[in-house]
Amino acid sequence: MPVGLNPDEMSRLDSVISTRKRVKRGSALFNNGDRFSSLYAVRSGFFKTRVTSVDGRDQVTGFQMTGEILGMDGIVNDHHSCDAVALEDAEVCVMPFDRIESLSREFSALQHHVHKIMSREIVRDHGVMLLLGSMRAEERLAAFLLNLVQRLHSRGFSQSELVLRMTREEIGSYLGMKLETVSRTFSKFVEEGIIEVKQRHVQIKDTEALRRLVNPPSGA
Amino acid sequence: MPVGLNPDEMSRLDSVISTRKRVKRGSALFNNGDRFSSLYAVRSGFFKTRVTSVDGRDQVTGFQMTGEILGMDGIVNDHHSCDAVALEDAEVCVMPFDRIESLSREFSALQHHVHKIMSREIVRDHGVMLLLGSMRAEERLAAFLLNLVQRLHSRGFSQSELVLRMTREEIGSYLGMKLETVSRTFSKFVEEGIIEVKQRHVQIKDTEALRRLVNPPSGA
DNA sequence: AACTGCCCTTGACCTGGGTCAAACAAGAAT
DNA sequence: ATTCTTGTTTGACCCAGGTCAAGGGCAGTT
Repeated sequence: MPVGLNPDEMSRLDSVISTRKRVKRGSALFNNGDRFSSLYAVRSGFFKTRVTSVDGRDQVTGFQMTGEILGMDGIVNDHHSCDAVALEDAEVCVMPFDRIESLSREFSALQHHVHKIMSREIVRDHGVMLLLGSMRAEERLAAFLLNLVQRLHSRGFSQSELVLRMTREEIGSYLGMKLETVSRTFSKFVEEGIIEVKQRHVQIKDTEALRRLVNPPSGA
Repeated sequence: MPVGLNPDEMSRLDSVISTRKRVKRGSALFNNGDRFSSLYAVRSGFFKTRVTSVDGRDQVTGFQMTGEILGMDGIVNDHHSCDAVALEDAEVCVMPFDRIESLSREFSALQHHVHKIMSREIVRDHGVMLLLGSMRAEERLAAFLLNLVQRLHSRGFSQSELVLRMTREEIGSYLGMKLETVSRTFSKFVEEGIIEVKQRHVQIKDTEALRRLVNPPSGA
């Protein structure tokens, strides 16, 4: 949490977010319908969030890694409206929301930080809508890979290598395509020499090619 | 703004949101890249918001009517990341965001209200992702009509009649389909006696049929 | 080593919705 | 009235990606 707080403010913030929670691979941090009480900051591990329609279809709405915030969906109705499931053993900071609110009434830097985090989520969601509404399968997968590797890189990992923590089906759900199409599209990228895939290990050989796929150079 | 404020708090809030702005049909309240300074509450009229990819494709991310809030995308980077365009002559309340922040440091009810509004937008966006990622054309359009008519109804309009303020193309952009498909799907609904369409005037004859389309009763 | 379960890949086929094109309707401007 | 412009409908055709099905690879268990 890179906020501009002085040491005293910092320590008071620390006391709010002191409790931790471990979540085992495959289990949920919270589920749709659970009472909302806290936001969660991912300390380690990897999550997916997922919404489910009345008739049981579900849609992965995001993948969250270290430093990202979960739970903002719960504020509006005092209940969560999605599931947050750990894709590998994970640990989160529990941040009771009423304490966040009272503290951000005192520290405007924290207040603004909270607003930014929520705004960032809104902007991210709009980007996903653009992806789902107007891109084709190859473009979606290329955008997905670039996004993942960029977020990993900013956390000190490689720019060109990544290990997928999710299945083809989960990728497909996020990108609005079937797992077979995800698999085929991976294979196509491999044939074209853009990436190498060995199970969930992906090596990006030609980042520029991926970028061109996402943003066709001229018309097309 | 239905917040639990006392009269004094109410009048101070009023002073923050006293300035109004008129936006003519077809022109933008703000554009992608514009400096962010305020949120806007729609007082009258109808807006669409739209994001644009680097290569010029765009995606309608929402339609906003009276009482709804625009501009939250701008908080995170101090610049707007989408366009907000009036679909008919409109008027908005300008709410300078720094004043909202300082006032919500004083009034926790206002603070919580702001958080709810942003959370609601996040939840709405997740619903759109579900729609774009997992529904078919008929289901999308049915869900769209039900959503619109429900929002209009809660503002005192009919439950069964509505006037579309947007073109088929804009509906298509929002729903991730082409305008021809929107048109064909409308025609199909008409043939099936579910709605009547005359230009942009839509009369819903069988709400239940629309509901069944969105939530297939059993497996299908 | 054999078994089990899950995930992934690939092939063959099919279809929903995209594309292209033509005609039409309704305002708005002259 | 007539012409322009913008939006809408409908038809004919096609293809990206869905569906169904078969087989293969790993990891964990016994």
